[in-house]
Amino acid sequence: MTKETAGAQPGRDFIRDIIDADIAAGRNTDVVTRFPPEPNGYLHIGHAKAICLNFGVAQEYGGRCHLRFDDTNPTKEEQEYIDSIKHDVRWLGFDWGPHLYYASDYFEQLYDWAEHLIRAGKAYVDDLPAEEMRAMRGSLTEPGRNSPYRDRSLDENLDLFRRMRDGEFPNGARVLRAKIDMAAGNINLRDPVLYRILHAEHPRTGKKWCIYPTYDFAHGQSDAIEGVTHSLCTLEFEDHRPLYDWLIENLPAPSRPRQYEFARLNLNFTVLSKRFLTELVREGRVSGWDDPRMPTLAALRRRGVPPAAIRNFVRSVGVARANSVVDVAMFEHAVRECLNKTSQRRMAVLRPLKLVIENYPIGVIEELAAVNNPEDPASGTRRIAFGRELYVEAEDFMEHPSPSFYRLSPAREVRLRYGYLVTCREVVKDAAGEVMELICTYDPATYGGNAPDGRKVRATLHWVSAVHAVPAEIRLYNPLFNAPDPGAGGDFLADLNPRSLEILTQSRVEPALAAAGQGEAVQFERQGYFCADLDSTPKRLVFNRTVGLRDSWAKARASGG
RNA sequence: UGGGGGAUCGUCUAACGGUAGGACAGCGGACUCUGACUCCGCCAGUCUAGGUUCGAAUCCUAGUCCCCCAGCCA
Repeated sequence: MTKETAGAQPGRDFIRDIIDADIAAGRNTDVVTRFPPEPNGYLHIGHAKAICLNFGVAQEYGGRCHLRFDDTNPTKEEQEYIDSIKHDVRWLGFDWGPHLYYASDYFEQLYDWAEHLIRAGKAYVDDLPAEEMRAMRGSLTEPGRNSPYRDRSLDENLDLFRRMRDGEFPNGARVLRAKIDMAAGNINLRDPVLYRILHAEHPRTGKKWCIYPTYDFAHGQSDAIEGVTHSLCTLEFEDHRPLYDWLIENLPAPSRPRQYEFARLNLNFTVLSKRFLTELVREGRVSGWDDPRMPTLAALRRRGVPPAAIRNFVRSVGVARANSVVDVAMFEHAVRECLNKTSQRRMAVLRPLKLVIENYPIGVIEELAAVNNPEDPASGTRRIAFGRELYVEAEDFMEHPSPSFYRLSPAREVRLRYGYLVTCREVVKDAAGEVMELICTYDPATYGGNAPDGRKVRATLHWVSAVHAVPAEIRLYNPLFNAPDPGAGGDFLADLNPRSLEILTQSRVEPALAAAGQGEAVQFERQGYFCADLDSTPKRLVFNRTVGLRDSWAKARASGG
């Protein structure tokens, strides 16, 4: 495990306080948690919070955390999602060991418990069509009314429920409902549906079932079966807790789990709702679930975000019960912090401008030593080729520099990193007045970048040798949305940032980068952190910008400095 | 005149009746062969009004504002 985010001490939050108290009071001897995704989409950074919390807590208390798929709705769930979720949880750095479960593992037991409730007079089969059931549920301010089917005999209920299972009825014809209280202030207690008829093939149980338990009937019971002690979920399930408890208390549950709710993670300039993410994918607004602009774990991985950065970020955000929106800057900070320590430095010129050193001998190539990672001396140095013709970053030159611009400009001397001090002598332009090339001279006495007379230059530029550099495509990502709360205006697609992806095709990179492994993070000096994309091949290099370096110059420039 | 939650610097989060602290962001400076990193400094907060108390973010009372719930979704 990498070093923790500064200032973010591992886990002190109300959840851990509760567990401490439970242990101190002897209510629990061990801690069992679970991460219970529904396999109907890809995991995203918000899930990372739940994953880190559940697995983290289990780890800290020497307990265990189960991965359990909440696969109770076959009309929405797919094997593809099951596979991706397992992959992503593992990638994030967590291990469920042998504890991989599915709510569908418990369908038979759940069915038996449903009959148990019927026999106890606490559940009944209702023939009301969905619309009528809704109408009779009442409203937020008015109580509901009892269904005319509420007082069927036990035998009739049992018979009907069995025939539901046997497939005698079409979808929606009947449901099994808990008999609780149609006048309850908490709408979840107004005879909630426990089972519905769904003639659909399930990714795991195939065609065995045509009735499926609802979330409420499956979740808490699955927890009890698995011996989960602390069932952690998000705030919107708070209202379900009385039902969760009611079911456990009215069933011969093998253990007594407790549900606790925490606030889900929200990020500004980001959407995390499954519906919105699915829509982005289905409508082709992004290239897929792993489009590097997406907040999914698959996308972050492709973009080059290390799992440790996500873990540190989640830790730094904390766990509380108040709704909140975290600034994405905090996430980017965690990414930079992690990458700064671990990534090798390379030179890459995103928008090349040719620089010719007129007094440098033609045909001569020098090998210069470049530090791989100043944060990690053990990473050593590499050799880079220097010659008469180079490329520098176009934005590192200004013909008429503003006062705060201290990079290259006519007659000004700067350092080429690890190379020499060069002075711009002439600006070559095309007919349209575009700067095409810079003619410079170098000071041979400044080999390696140091002047023997001790004179200083303000700027150090990155560069590549024109004959050695290899072409690459570079993809620059900007926020997918340009509104802090996408969709607040009614249509989240209207808030899409048209410049969320910028593709640079003329870039030239240091030859060593041709060997960069996919997903391996590198820092392009003075630019940011990058990694080879999935699309990258030895013949056609493609790099993603994971995140840019902090850039006080860009900031000053933007504010008119 | 339903039920359930929540309000602490711009943002996220600590405090468990005893100096309101940290992180991010912002601003300023030092350092620098990355306008990066690092370091230093500054800015900035207890929703309101009462009450209890030697002492209140914390306890009490009354308000205000925000979030969630009327799927046979999870």
